Formats: sequence, structure tokens, C-alpha cells
Amino acid sequence: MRGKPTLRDVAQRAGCSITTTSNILQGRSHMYKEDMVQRVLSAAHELGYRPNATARNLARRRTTTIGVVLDPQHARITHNVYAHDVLDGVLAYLEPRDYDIRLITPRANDPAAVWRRIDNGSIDGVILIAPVMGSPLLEWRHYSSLPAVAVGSTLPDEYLLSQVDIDNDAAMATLTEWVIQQGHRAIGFIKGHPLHWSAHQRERAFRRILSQHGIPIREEWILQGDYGPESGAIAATQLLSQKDLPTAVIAANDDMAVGFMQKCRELEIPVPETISVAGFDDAYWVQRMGIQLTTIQHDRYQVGYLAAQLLLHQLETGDSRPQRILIPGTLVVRRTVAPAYALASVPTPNATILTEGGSRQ
Amino acid sequence: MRGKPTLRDVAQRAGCSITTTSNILQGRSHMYKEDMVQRVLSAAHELGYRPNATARNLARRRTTTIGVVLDPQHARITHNVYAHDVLDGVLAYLEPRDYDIRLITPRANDPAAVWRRIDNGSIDGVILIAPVMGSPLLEWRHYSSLPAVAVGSTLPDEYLLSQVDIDNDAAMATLTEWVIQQGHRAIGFIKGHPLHWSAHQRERAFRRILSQHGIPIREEWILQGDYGPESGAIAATQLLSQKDLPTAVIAANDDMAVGFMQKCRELEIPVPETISVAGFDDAYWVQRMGIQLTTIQHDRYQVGYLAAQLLLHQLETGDSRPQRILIPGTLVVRRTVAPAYALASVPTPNATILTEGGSRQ
DNA sequence: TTGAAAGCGCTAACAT
DNA sequence: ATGTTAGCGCTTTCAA
Repeated sequence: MRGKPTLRDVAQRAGCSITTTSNILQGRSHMYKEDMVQRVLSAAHELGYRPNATARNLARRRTTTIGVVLDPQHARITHNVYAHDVLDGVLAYLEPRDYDIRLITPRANDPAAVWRRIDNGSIDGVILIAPVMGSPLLEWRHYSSLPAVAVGSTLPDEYLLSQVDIDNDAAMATLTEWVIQQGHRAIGFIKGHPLHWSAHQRERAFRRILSQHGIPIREEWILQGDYGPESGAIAATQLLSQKDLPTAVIAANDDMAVGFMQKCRELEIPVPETISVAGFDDAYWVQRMGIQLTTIQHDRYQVGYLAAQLLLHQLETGDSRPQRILIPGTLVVRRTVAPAYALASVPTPNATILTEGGSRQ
Repeated sequence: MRGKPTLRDVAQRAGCSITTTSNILQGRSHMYKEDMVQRVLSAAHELGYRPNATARNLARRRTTTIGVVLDPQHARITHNVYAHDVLDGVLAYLEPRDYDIRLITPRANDPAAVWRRIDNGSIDGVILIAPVMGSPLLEWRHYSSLPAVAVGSTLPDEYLLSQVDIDNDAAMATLTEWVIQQGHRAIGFIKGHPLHWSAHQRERAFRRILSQHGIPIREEWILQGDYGPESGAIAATQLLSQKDLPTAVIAANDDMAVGFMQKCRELEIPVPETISVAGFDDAYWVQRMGIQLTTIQHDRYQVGYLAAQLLLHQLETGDSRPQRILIPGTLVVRRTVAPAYALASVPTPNATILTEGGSRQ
């Protein structure tokens, strides 16, 4: 015996067959005599035996490994808070269940390489993190029948992918309702990145709620952003140079809201006195900055956790029909949205509202 | 043929042996007739054949997979910026070289489980991210002879691990020198987390430079922190309640520096007019907050990149003698350290200094 | 230029 | 209660 000890070495030392050794080492010791069990166990221990995962995977035809695919856009995950919040949740669910995680970062220039890495029997299933519109990853069913769950992008049904995401639509609806209840009728909007489904969903919800309240939508107050803080600042410049201004602006995420507010400060336009601002995401760095931004809080960790759970469920049951799980967000009322006029604000009827301090009303 | 096509299926379809098929599919087509090559290639394509990584790994006795181990402390990587900056670098190096990455997050309560996951033949080598003092991971050589590189913790030699880290000592020395050159003689220090080697290295460098300049070390100005922003605030409370105050404080990282400054603002102690503050790390969120913190900038991405490079080098050469790579940091002079008195400041002799705006002097 | 055959280390029917 | 045997899908000598 040279190199790492194998099952054969252990069997030899215990003086029994490989099968016996394998069975006992896998915990099926009930059928064996106590003496045998002990011999095998101590032989394994003495040799420092560790089962070879590769061989086991080959024989079992499964790997207890889940692939996590980051879209090319997110290849550098550093500043993509979203991706690692989700990843944390995935880890939290998978790790205690003895699943391993393989990180897959597609090279932008070679989409086929991704498929080679995904569909090569090295993983049992895959979690796609926030695929964007037009991503080659979404051609999923053309290339692979591996169980998959997409996360962070509520895709159209035709992609035939199970999905877990926050409920962008409902959350933005709640936020917009709240702003309207504060008496605002002149409301602007800063759109998110055009390749993200979430951006469209948030915008759509905003428009719908305005319409439902009979509030006219002023297209000149709806500005294109890209989820980056700078784009919020640019939107501010565009908006604030108009002669007629809204009394409130909703940004499709916190980063843009903060960019917007920074520009406001430069222009000495007080928030929320002159203009109210709301964000979306409850970004950690914004909280940490001490900015009292009214926003939507949601649980990305939970998204990852549930995605992993759903995927394992599909693996176990073999039922891989596409499912969709939406996690509701929570309105967090802080200080950047003020009443448009001195009316008592009416509480929102059908949404959880978290006021700063943590009390629910 | 049912299920996924195997090499045998391709061989059968191409009308040749498995060996031939394998060779051609691996690019060793020079020894075969053009006709044969084409037949194999198109058979593979028609069947949608994808080589099974598990079987290949077993036969080759290597996996082209690198494990990345996050210390229990870092299991939730979300707010551990360090870990994913490094991870990004690791990905950047490994991914184009067709290595896969397996994420390993040890369960706090079961150290043995980690070894089972690491030493089971599923990875060729491993990168340990910022193991802390007392981490079971550091018993490395007791349990495994797998090539390994530790990152983010400059460990004592006896751990027999290759290492890549920023040069905490040199960087803190540069920073301290700078503060002294600004005329400060009364300098406080906020220590980092006591289980992190970096904390001790930074403190030691601070003390050394003070001593070298004949500046007395006032222990009551050296406060315990834990790298968290709150601990910086607490340190501020402790320090600022003393009757005799330093004119400058160096925090072992940015987070604590900001916590310290926030407390200063509460107490209406102007920074840097009354007290200068320096940080370490050049944290992204601090920059984004627009805080003009004088600090040390260093390249964590590079740390990960070089760690991956070193590991692969060891894998290829088989030379796994422990090596240590230290990456220098850069002093970034912003606005939180002011001259202690109206002397022209002398440029630092032997360190790169980056003044805000990017010019080097 | 091609192929046969012996593994890689383990699992799991199927004996005994 | 224990062992025999036939794979898992691929790589790789070695022979032809």
C-alpha cells in the first residue's frame, strides 16, 4: 500500500471483504457482528482512511454538489452585495446537509464553456444568480436538463426555470402607495438597469399604482438609471433642471436614491422638505452611512436559503417542474419621505410597515 | 443508449474504439487519419456528448478543483468584504486556467468534518482564507499533506503553510511615520480583533515606529477594539473622557476609525482640527460615504490572485515548501490627519504616497 | 494509425 | 452475517 489508503487497504487490514468495509464505513453496521465492526472501524482509523469522493460520486452517480453560477456581469462579485447575500443563504442551507458548492463564473467571451462546466456530471443541480436579460445562461433548457433554480430575476415563464426572488412588484406597489398616502401627487421615478427584470418590474408597479390612484404619469419625471449611484446623481441633474418639479421621487434602488440625494445637497435642495426621496433594497452601506432613507427592505439571504431548499427538494423528489417563490419585502419608513401637505397620513391597509426602531404598525 | 451519452456511445457511433475517441476528444488527433477525426468529432457533436468530469477525475487522479475554505468566523461572508475581495482574485486567476472552485465553510461545531471535506480527493489544493488564531484549520499538517496556501493571515512559520498577505507591518509603519511627520507626538491607537494576526502586527508596527522616534508610548491611549465600527466608538468614549488627550489616533482599520469619528462628531470634537484620525484598509463603504479618511490602501484582490498563482505553481512543480508573499500597501493621504502644528510637512522618504486625486509624489 | 485491456476507488445488486 | 462480482465513465499503458 502506497499513497493514500483505499478501501482495499482497510479491508485487508481488517481481514474482511471490501463490501463489508464499505457497508460498515457507511454506517450500515447493524448486519455485522460487533467484532467485525470494531475491526473495520479501527483499521480505518489506524490507516487514517478517508473515502475518495470522486470514486464514490462515480459509483453513486451523484455528487452532492450544487453549482452556483454567477452571471458574467457579476463575475467580480466584490461589489455585488446581492450575490453574496444570496450565496450566504445558499451556504447556510446546503452546508449542514453535506452538500458542497461549486462556484461557476462564466467567461464573458465563451458561453459554451459554461455549459461544459455545468453539464459535465460534476454537480447535481445548479443555482443561477441574477441572470440578466439576454444572458446565454437563460438558454437553459436548450442545453441542459439539470435541475436548476434561478434567483434574483423573476423571469418570464417561457424560460422554464424554477425561481426564487423578492416580490418586486408587490413591494414597489406598497412603497408607491405609501408615498401617495403622504399626500404626494407629483411623483418622479428613477429606473434601474434596463437589462434587469427587477428594474422593469419595479417600474411597472410604480406606474400601475399611480394609474390606480388616477395620478397622471409625467414621462419627463421618469428617468433612466442603471442601479449605480452615479446614475442617480445624473437623474437628479436632469430632473431638477426642469421648471415643474415633482414633490417626491422614488428610485428603483437605494444606491440611485443616495446619488440623487447627494446631488440635491449640492444644489441645496433640502430632502425631504422640498423633495421627498424613497429607495429600494435597504442597502447595508446606506444604513451604515446613517442616511435615514425610506425604502423597501427584503431578505436576500432568505432568497438564497429558499432557492437551495427548493433545489434539493427537486433533486429528492425528481419533480423539477418550474416553481416560483416570491418573498415579500417590508416598507421601512425613515425620514426621507415627508407628507406633501399637513394631512394626517392614513395607515397602509394591506402591508407590513416597519417604522424605524423596529415596531410594526 | 439511455441517459447521457458516454464515450462508448460516441465510439460506437463513430465506429471506432473508445481509446481513439478519448484521444481525439482530448485533442490528440495528430496521430489519426483526418477521416477518423472528423467521424469522432461529429459523432460527439451529434450526440451532444459531454465528458463526465467525475470519471475523468478518477482516472486522472486529479480534479482541477481548488477548495476555498472560509474560517468559521467568516461563514457568513456577506459583510466580510475581505473574503470576497480575495475570492474575486482567486476566481480571476483560476477560472481562465479551467480550475473549478469548491467553497468550503466549516461548521463551527465539527472541525473533523472539515478535514473529511478537504481531504477526500475532491480537490487538488486549498486556499485558506484568513484563519484566525486558534482555528482548527491551522492544525493543517497534522491532518493533511494537500498543497495549501493561507491568505490574509501572516502566520508564524511553525504552521508550515504557504502564505500570501498584505504587508501589515510595513504599511502600518509607513502610516505611523506619516502621522509623526505631521508633527504629532501624542498618538493613540485602537487595536483590532485580538484573534487576528493582522491586529497584532499592526499594533506592533505602531509601537516600533513610536519607539524609533523616541516617542513615549502611553498605554492609556492604546485601546482594545475588534475591527467593528462600534468598537471604534467605544474606544472614542474611553479615550475622550481622559483629561490628557492625544492629538492623533490611528485605528487598526477603517471601520473603527469611522466609529471613532462618529463619536467625535457627537461630542462635537472636530476632526482633524482637534484630533487627527487615520484608518487602515481603505474600505469601499467609507470612500462611498465621502469620508476623506487618511488610510492605507491595499489590494485584496491581488492577494487572492497571487495565492491562486502560488498554489497552482506548487501543484505543477510539486514543490510545496512554505513560501510567503507580502504585498505592500499604499498610504492614501486625505483629510483626517492634519499637521499638529504649522510646520511644512516633509515628504516620506521610502514609501509610495498617493494623495487624493491619484497623483504620486 | 488504431485498439484491447487494465485500472482509478468505490457502490450495490446478488449470491452464499 | 459476509463475500463475489459487475459496473460507474474515463485514461492510459502497451500491443498490434
